Amino acid sequence: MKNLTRILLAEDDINLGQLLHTFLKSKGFEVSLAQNGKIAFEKFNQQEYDFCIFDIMMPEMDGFTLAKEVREIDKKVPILFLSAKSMKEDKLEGFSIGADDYLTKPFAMEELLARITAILRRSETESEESENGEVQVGKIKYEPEYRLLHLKEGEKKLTTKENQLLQLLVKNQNEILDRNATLRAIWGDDNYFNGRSMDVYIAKLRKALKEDPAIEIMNVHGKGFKLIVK
Amino acid sequence: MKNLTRILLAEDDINLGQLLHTFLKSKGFEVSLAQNGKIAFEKFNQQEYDFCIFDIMMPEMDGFTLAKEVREIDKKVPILFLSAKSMKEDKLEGFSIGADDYLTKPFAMEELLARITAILRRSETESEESENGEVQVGKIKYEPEYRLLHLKEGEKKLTTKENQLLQLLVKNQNEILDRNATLRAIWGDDNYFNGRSMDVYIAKLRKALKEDPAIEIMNVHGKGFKLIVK
DNA sequence: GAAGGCGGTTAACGTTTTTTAACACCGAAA
DNA sequence: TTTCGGTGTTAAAAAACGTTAACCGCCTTC
Repeated sequence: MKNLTRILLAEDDINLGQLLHTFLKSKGFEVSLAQNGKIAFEKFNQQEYDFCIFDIMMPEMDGFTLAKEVREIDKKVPILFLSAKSMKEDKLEGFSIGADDYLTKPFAMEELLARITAILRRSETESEESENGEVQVGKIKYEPEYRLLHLKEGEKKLTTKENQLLQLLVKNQNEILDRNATLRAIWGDDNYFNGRSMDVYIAKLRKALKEDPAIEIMNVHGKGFKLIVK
Repeated sequence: MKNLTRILLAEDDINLGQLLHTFLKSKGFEVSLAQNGKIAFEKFNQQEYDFCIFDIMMPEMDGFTLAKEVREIDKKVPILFLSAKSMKEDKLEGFSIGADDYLTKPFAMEELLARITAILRRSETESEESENGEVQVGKIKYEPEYRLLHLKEGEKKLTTKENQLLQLLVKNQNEILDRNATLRAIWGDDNYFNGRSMDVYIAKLRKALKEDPAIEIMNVHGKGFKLIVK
């Protein structure tokens, strides 16, 4: 059992960012610090996180937009917002996006910690917890962590992009994975060429998974792809 | 035998949405969570659901409007409303639309579960079947899940649109499938061109189903289409 | 520092799915 | 009974997707 909680912290203020970073690290969390929303979103798509802390006002991409993008590809990960002023409208917008909590600067470190642990405790007991590390896709064992597919003929190592795409497909099994949202999540931009690139990866994944005929990556014309296991 | 009950949950409050999602999943249901009525309606038209839970107050499209749209194309699927306050008028409106039950926030998880199972038990004995996953249309076996038609000459894979349309026709067997409601459900807009497009698909489905002469897709002038099996 | 491997993108070509056009016909209403 | 919107059907056009291979930049290795 892996007991490390990974936090993605998006904060443009260097001082506060460093402070939070060291504080949370001292409390046993693994923390990634991003200077703005754009970098944070890239980091988010690089690996799994158990918790997100987003400042609202940031250059490049603000916290709300960031949260929206994150929510498009992960409906579960807890998000806590940090705001400079206590704006009621902001608060509402935050929660409608799917924020789990909200803190107004300045705040006490201990209060932040209390809220994080409260939310984590709740979401852990809620979901019985993912048992992340390996997933079963039909007859094939898949370890997203190690980008590894266990096939009959041996292990197959996936590339970064193959892995990101398969992870999203698996996470949304039996549901349509929206084409444009996926492109923004993995490629950062949903233009035509990235779309074609994604199609190439779909083809690669189909080939990699063809060992089990019960697995199908189905296209839903104009919408996206859907991983189904019969 | 697949015994999975699929629930469509439309709830804009992420906290409550997640809570319900995980709770219901832990009780053995498959749950799709939609952030608002519009997304929920799209999901509803993407696949079969056995049960609907709609929050009333939502952005984009409220629960009542959603229920009305759903009822236009599916008169049977159970709908349960969630409401923030106990408004008597709402209650009435809800039931007039065809709600099966009604819960006022806050409510206990167990109560929700009890009501769901009660309604499902009732509607199952009513309709004798469901046994979802495959449907018999005349002599032809149809698997909406996999967009598959089992014909004498082999399997025929339906396209996304063919499948959506056939699903609606089957769901409303021997009833008139309203032209404009269908267009809104599948195409999102009931303009002239989409109407012509739909006519093309009707022609395709007629051709696909002509193997069994007992099956007929009949036009009801100015109203819509009706699938009849003699 | 040339050669090769690797991950990823772009190009090219083929196929499928969907929309639009075109023309014929039908049916309800004036 | 004429008229006009609604429908039936097929074909052509357009858009989306499937797949393979060439290509490109980067890193490693010798």
